[in-house]
Amino acid sequence: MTDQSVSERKRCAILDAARAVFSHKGYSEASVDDVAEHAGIAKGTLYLYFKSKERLYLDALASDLRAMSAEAKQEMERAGTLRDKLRAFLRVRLEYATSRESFLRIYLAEYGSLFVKTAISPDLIQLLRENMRYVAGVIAQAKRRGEIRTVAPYAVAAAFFDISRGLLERRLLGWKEFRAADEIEFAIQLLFSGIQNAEKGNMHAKRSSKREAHRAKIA
Amino acid sequence: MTDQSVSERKRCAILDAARAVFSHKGYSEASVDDVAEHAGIAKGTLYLYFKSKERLYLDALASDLRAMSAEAKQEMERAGTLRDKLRAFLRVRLEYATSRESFLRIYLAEYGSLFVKTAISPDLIQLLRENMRYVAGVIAQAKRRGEIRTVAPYAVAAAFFDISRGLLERRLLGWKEFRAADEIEFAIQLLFSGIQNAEKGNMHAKRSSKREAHRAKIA
DNA sequence: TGAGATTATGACTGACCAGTCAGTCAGTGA
DNA sequence: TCACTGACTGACTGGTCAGTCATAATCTCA
Repeated sequence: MTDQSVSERKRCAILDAARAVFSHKGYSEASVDDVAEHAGIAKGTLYLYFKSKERLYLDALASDLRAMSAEAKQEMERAGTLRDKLRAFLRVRLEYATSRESFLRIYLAEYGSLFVKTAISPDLIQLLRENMRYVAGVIAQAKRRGEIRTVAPYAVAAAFFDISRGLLERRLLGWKEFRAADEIEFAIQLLFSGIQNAEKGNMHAKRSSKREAHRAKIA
Repeated sequence: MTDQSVSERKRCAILDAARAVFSHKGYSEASVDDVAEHAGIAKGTLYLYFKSKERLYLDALASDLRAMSAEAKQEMERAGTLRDKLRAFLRVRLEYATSRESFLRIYLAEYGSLFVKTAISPDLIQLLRENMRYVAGVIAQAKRRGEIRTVAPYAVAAAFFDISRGLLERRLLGWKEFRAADEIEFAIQLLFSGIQNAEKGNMHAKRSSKREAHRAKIA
């Protein structure tokens, strides 16, 4: 094995340690000493591989995030229908919740901190936007094929991302017994069919709905 | 005005300053000196009103969160149909995104940090669970009335929360021009009717969907 | 084997910050 | 005018931690 791969391997080991520590304490509460100790090296050594704590953090996050996005995209391209594509997306992400739990915890926390930080990794936002655009594109295609009714692809993609993230969160919080396959099927079913009772119309509700919709408009 | 209300007013002023500062820097990056300076008082004075930085933070978060939850619940009770109740829920929350933006930023960040912290405010989790339970109850009622098709109320409530949070996030990030009323209507429409093209069935996709569903089951 | 190169170490420094407390001062009542 | 009160102040302390660097250990190859 070449020097390159030895040092690359060590780098990855440090990144793994970083993910483990950051996912337990969060960025601010975790110290570089913690990470070094967890990796079984001295702090000075860590600084041979990463120029700062922030860089270490961002690399730990970005490498897995890129891998997950790429895998989800690949699996979606392999699938035929929109249903299957979206199912594949959810499946890949939920698999990561098992195989790379630490990474996902950091990812979810970082997502939240988007709202209270001015300087967040531009890469991260960029990647999120790209993912969103890709899914929106997939939805737009399905719409053109007549597979789904006419809806705004970008808005649907956004809602789908929201639900997807919710699944990950509930999986990680363990709020209840979590059967991944069932959750995926339910989410897909909900997204495609909604909750409305198709047999019994809700005509009697038309009036008050209009009123509430108007209130929403004023807001 | 009584002494009580003077000191209560000052307390509120400090909480406002705390929300402003925490929403810009996050909990860890913000210092108590920042908050005191923003409130126009000395640090020592702040400690007359709050026993610690953490207490200040949690109070700043909890008071608004309780108010928002209560208002949403009240508006939902006022509404008649499930559609109107859910609309009201989204409307109240989006109004908060305008009137109490700082609070919402902190709330979203805190939500994210659930995944990397062991010790989070038990109050917060409790409140989130209660909200979820309430909405799930509302959905269960609608199901009993035959207003919606048979579906798992808790899972629907979870998905609805996810979408609701997504709306808030997109509103705060300003990723695009955001017309609250339109976004609300779209979300409701999506939740009730889904995206499936009711006219053209998707029978041709049945086979491969089964296969992907199976793959998801294995995961 | 040994000299030079590479990798690793951990004590140290300077900056930061939560929380304290001795002292200040505005207001009040006599 | 003066004594008293308690809200308020901000310098200070003890502790933490990111990042550095002089030194040591290990490796490589002639």
